[in-house]
Amino acid sequence: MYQEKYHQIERMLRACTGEEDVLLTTGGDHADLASTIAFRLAKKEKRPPQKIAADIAEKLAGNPDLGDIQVESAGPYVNFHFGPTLLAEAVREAVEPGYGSFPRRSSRVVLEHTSANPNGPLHVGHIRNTVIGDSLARAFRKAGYPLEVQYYLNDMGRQIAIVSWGFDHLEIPRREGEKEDHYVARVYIAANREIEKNPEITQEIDLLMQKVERGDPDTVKKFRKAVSLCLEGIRATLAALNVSHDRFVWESDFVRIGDVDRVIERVRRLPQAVEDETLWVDLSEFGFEKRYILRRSDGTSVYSTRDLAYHTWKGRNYDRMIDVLGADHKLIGAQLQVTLKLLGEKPPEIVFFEFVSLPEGSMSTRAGKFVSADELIEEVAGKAFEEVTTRRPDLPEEERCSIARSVAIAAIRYDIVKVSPEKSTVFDWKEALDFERQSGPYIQYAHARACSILEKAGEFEPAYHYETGHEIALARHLARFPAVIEQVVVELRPHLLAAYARDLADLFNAFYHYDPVLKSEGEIRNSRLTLVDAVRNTLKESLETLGIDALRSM
RNA sequence: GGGUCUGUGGCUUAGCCAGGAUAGAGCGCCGGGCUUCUAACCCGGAUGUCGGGGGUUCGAAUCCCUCCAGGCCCGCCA
Repeated sequence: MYQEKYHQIERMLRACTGEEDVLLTTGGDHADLASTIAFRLAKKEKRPPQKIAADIAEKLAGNPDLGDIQVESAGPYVNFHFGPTLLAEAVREAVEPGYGSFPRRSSRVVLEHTSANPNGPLHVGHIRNTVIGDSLARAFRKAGYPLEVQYYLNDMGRQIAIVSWGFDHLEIPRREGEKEDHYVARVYIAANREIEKNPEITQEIDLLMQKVERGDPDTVKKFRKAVSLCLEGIRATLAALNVSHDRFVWESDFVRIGDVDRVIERVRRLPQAVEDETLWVDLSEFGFEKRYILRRSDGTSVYSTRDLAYHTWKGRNYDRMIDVLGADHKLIGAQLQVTLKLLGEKPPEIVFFEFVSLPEGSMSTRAGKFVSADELIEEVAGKAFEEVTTRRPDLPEEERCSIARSVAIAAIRYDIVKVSPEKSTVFDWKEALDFERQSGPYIQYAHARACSILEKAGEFEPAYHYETGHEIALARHLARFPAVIEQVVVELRPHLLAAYARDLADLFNAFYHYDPVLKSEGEIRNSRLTLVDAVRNTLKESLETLGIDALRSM
């Protein structure tokens, strides 16, 4: 309804003003939609914008196509208000299961996220990638796109060689109950310490990398074993965060099937290619001073080479490629995009996010300086369990535990997704453990509250009559939900949905405190119950799109 | 040094790309509200040179220039 009306008003304003861009935006507190076109016309027509706005409003008001939309000028602004019929329509739409979902679209999208090196557990920096990526993935599915989510598994990098070397040369037994990825990290950290002590080990590592590149069966097997072990742990963490990937793409496969050789051959034929002892691409004409090296002097490929092969493959199999990458990949990502274009291949769209650091400095798997995602989940779930136990001692322990788990994931995911990706952040335990107002649990609570009212109400006859300020504000906000989903996938900014859901919970809480539902009667009661149901459904759809469980009770 | 992102009340943050209606929130602080649909809640109050300076514009947190501060990148690592 909202988007339809937006476009309708846009067309009417175009016809009325003759302008292409009619500056139509959400009107905030003032209106459902508002235009500032009068300012622009004031310059052209040399008339005060107030007069122009008044003229436009008057002209449009006479148009029967406007239907239930009231138009008025407020100073230089042209404001549009949805009338009762449209608000009723918005609520009617919002109670439908799957509200905000779009019809199936044809373009196939591949989204890559997380793709952390399998040399240790995911830490609080990695999961910023995970949460942004998974929220985007869910928004894309909701927006109707056929989507495949991939994890690109760096299974032949230096880090993995170090892990493999560690397993072969250091006697480090796995501890009782130790998670696979944490065990691998211990081996990796220990191996790095050995290398620091004996720098000549580096040559052994180089040899391992050459062997794996040639496809030496024994070395390949050892690498795979180490990677698979670590991946088991990583997947468990992802699952705990409500995240799943459709496909794990092994980097070494591109070497094995010859794609890396093929892409090297194509790069060599580029006018920008330079071959000395290495092969590199000169991208200085595009503003990159840095050499884009694709083959080492010992003949082995580098990460960038395999990445080029990977994206060539993706580009040919999907209509759109989206990568979620840390800001440290900005340079290499831009070089990848340019080189793919030179090769006549499709470049990926890249969503960058800035770094998460610890109060004491940046994180490092190698130095063992990180807060793992598992540790974070455990701590937050523990706090949530205490909280649930205080509030709901009536519930059996098993249920309290399951609620605590959901609440913990909500707190963690929401905390991450609510912040714009371009902001670098410092991990803060106090904030992570906060379940108050700008948090995931706060939104879950509003949902549970709506469920509780509906449960107590039992059967009712839907009605759509709204009069109070709280009712109207809620209905207006509900109407915007599909437009928010659309905006998230167009701008690739999932935090917009986080803000939307929080605003909806805010409005619902205010409504809850002022407008009694169960104690009202007749049509008012039915209308309010219908509104509560619409809020419940829209909160549920919002939360699920954010990968957060919509709890019915908490 | 070059590139890039960020700088908004004590702290965290929205708004910035597509300039317009009194710069929204949360935490913390002060005060009020549970015999009333779950108080993980609600209401009121104090707190802001939107990093500094210049410019463009009828109008700048938003665009441009410049300076300052911080993160990240500038490997034959990934």
